[in-house]
Amino acid sequence: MRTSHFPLATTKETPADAEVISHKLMLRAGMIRRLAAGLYTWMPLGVRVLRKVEQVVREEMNRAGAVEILMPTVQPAELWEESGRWEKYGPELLRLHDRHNRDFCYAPTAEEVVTDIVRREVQSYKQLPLTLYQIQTKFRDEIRPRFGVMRGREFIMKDAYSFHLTDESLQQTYDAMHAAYTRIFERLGLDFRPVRADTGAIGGSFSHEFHVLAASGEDAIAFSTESDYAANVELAEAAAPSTERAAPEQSLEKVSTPNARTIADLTRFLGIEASETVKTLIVEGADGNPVALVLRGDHELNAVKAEKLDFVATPLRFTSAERVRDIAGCEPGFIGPAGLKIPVIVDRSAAVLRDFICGANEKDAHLTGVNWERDANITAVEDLRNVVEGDASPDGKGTLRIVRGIEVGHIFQLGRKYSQSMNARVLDEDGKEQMLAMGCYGIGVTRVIAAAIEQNHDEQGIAWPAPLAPFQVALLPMNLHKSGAVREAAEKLYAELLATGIDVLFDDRNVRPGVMFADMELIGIPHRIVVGERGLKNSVVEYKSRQDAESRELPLADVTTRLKEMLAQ
RNA sequence: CGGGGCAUAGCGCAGUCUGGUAGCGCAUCUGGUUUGGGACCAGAGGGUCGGGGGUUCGAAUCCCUCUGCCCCGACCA
Repeated sequence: MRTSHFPLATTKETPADAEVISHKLMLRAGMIRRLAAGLYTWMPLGVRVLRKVEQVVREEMNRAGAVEILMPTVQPAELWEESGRWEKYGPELLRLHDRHNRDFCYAPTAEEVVTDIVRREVQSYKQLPLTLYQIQTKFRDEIRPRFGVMRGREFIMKDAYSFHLTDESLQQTYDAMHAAYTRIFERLGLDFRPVRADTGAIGGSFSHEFHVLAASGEDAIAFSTESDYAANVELAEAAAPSTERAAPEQSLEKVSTPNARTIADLTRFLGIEASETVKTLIVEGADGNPVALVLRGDHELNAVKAEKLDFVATPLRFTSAERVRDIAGCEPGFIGPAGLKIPVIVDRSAAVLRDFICGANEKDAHLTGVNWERDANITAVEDLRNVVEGDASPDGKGTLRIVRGIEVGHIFQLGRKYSQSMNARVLDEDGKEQMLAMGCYGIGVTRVIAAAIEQNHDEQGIAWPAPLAPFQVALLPMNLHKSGAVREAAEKLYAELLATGIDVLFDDRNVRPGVMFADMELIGIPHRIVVGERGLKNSVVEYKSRQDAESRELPLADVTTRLKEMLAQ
């Protein structure tokens, strides 16, 4: 490719609305342009990277035995009503209607359509197991799209769906997909980690997420220092405290704490640690009556865990301030478990405290020397909190560390959730009808690209891992438009590289060398060849890797073979 | 959904408080000089100042309204 035929669209300045480095660099490199919130046009350079990712994904899916299909992005409401998700999915599902006023949606995922296909096409266990996948545009009307294509509303996803007669078969394919995902992210040169995860809106029983590690990640993941335990903080179990609750030493006392509404206020006012206090959160209960959730002052509520409790309404909702006043008899900020007439669910870590401090259910007052059973009832003890750095690992080996991650892949065992609601059955060996077991497996293709940039950039711009680079080699002639010798050598080399099947970008623009260097570094091409009169006198060109600071000389005659060797590595 | 902010040339911004008919940098175009790290000189084009309404002799600027976008929050007890 010649730059004269390939609009580079690089910029020196960064648009003001870009927050994270990948978004800034994708805009500056001219990979994407924003059309509206969460909607991006992929420019020529960006499309090349997309195709590279798709290629790796496709190869590994095929290798794992999955078969490619392509399903529509617009799907009829009837199928979604059948699965029950037309009601359940909520405002993230973009709903449309056609000229006959029939309801449709723009696909956020394709379980319904693929299940419909399989229930029509597959009648016998002999046709199983079967894994179908596609690489297709999806739309999710996110509450808050941000960070460019990291959380866009429209994005490209590889979604695969497997169908099985038995759970054992499902487990086998699940393991094969886990391995395939590992290969994919390894091939793409990413620093990643598979973690246990919550199943969320897709549903099902068992799942792993694949996270690219990056400080800008929106998810927190916890992993053990000693074992291979790793889980999304949403799911990670806070291990039960190793100590029992000790007998009370102090007596209950009320202290005046004017305007100390938050834990931070309280610790400052009384000169104590947050871990000596508890906070009491009043939420809507499953039966419509409020429920109190009690956590240690230094811990955070985990909404996903709370929603799983039978007591608590889903989704989690905090009780209104007026209702809190009715229940506790005071302003929010001074609530405590002592004397509450509603169910009190206590986090494990809060349940082993003695002589702790909490709100007095009275404005501007807290209680000290509070003890469970003696001063406050416990309805149930549960795991309610987010794990924190240094917690014991739930598998008993080592302690937890917490890092940020970008979720680029997610695999689920769906079990029979969709086959049941959509009545997808096959005949087994005995001629009996069996519900299909299902798995589903997604990779955010567009998000992978942003995540790769988060991990691979420097002052100059993007430094692509080789398999993702839009071009493998940049060919930069010095003074192309003045020097006949340079033109002749560069053109010859360009033709040679092309003939060898090397993806080369030949910068034939009439611009100063500095512009070429800056552009090629910004867009992150891994290998650079500079052809100049200076070197040609000695029949050499200059070679520089995007990773290295220094360049070196290569004999002109060897360039193609040397590059071929380097690319093969 | 709640809170805050922004909207002026393709992009980044100033001008708004204190009303007088729009400017800077980058980019673009022309000519010339340059050519191994984002060149220089001279010139040029490009704006219904987000839309609508109002106040005023006069509105980018003041008032009302609508729209779009960005950020923060949705753990506060």
